[in-house]
Amino acid sequence: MEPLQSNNQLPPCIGKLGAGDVVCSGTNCLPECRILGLSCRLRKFAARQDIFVQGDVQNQVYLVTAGAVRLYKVLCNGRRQIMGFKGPSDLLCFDRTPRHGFGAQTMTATELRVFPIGPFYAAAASDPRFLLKLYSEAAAELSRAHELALTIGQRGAEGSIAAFLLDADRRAAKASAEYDYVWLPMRGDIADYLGLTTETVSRILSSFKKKGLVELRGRRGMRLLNRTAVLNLATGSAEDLGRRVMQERLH
Amino acid sequence: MEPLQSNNQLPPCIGKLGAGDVVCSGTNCLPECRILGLSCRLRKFAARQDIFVQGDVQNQVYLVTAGAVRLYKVLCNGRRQIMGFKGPSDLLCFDRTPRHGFGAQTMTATELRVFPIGPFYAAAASDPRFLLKLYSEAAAELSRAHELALTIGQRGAEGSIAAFLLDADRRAAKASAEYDYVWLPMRGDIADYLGLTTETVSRILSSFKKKGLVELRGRRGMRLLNRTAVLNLATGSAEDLGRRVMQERLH
DNA sequence: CGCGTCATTGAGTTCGGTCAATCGCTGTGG
DNA sequence: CCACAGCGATTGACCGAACTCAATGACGCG
Repeated sequence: MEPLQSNNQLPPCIGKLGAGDVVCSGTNCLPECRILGLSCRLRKFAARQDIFVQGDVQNQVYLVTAGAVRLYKVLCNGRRQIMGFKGPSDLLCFDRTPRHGFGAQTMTATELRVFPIGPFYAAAASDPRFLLKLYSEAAAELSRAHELALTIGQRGAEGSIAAFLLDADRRAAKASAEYDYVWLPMRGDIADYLGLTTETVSRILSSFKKKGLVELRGRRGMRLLNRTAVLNLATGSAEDLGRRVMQERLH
Repeated sequence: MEPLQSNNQLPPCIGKLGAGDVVCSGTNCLPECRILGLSCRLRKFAARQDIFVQGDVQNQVYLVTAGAVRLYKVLCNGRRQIMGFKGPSDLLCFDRTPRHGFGAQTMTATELRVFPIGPFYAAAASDPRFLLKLYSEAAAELSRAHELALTIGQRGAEGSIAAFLLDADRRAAKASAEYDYVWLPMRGDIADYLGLTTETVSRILSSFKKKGLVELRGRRGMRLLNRTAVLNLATGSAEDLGRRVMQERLH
């Protein structure tokens, strides 16, 4: 979920998706390029643009190659739930429904590869390895959604934000082994992701800073100073603590 | 998600999953049966048994053929988030990870068909139609998880329960066109599904009854009396209201 | 440098949680 | 068949965490 640090350095458009099969890689892809034997179009978006909205006919599949995207649902009363943040090498659409079940907006300047949905799934159906990879990605996404439900439903505000910061840190670490500050979304986006308000997010982030758990740089920068303390506040991350403790609890 | 009404009537073990490919159907399957050219074992569980727990090595795939199952995660502090309720024709495991990310327990007497995971995915890899079906199921599960996150994060307690009742009713209607009362899980399970407490669930259900929105029969029975009023309380269901209103809101 | 947007901080309110007591199914055993 | 035991559901009183409303502060862009 690395945003475009500046507009002139774009990560290569290879991804988790079928690394061996990628025909097109590097930063110089033409608008028309081929991935997995499929032609796709390159689309560039400025920040805060709709890529698609909830209810739109679903006729394309998107691969993020640069930038940052938020997926969200909204309710009639105006409340918004962000389902996740997507970055380079993330695929946007797993739904096999005629219409999008959520919307997607760019958070920063973003580049996408766009596949027509028909050929995309036709290709998947004809290549078990690709389809299995796709399936695994969907399963991973499902796992993240479950983790989100756990966070929103069962952790308090502090715990939610602690878990969120740990996740953001983990992602950043995975993206590049050496990193100093972790990029965070706007407070309001964090809030809508965790089912809180901007004020609560801001307050708790401030309290974490005061306690020396994190360092905040500018509006978007964050660095974990005391990972174990943050981990404790999260009352168990799915990956680190969860497993061990489960065994005791469940008879 | 129809539970075993009584122990002697079992729904047939055909399912959403590759209806045309099911070799074994009906209630008289032997412990060793074949579905999709795969041999599977029949396993029967009493109520309140662990099928598997979070952290267990994942070496089997389960198809529910009768009964009701809850999937859940727990936190170190003991809080539990139920990810979903499963019934006949539901598949339990989409994860492609070495270990289970959540636990599964029976809620009532339950029958499962158990597939060893290796052959299951080997078969999937060799049959694009089956794999695509599997992928669609995973995508549907993802969609449900997103809806859950929306509910927990953005709807109030009343809205959550309203949305839950509508969903339960919809499921029941899908299972059998003529139904009188909808089966509900224990209050505690509803609570842990919606990120609430048993007390809150109980209170709100009582208030719905008082307002004439629902009729409650015994501990498990529910019937919607005023669907539109309940729909309003849910401030928009993803399927019914969502789409239309989205279009206005998003510029 | 100045403005707009986002973030922070404070004060007061509310919704849902906690604690505790009672009620009433449901199923079991006499 | 009825009585009883035990667990789950209900209801009430109180509390506290997070929300709302409001004002101030500070990035960061033009």
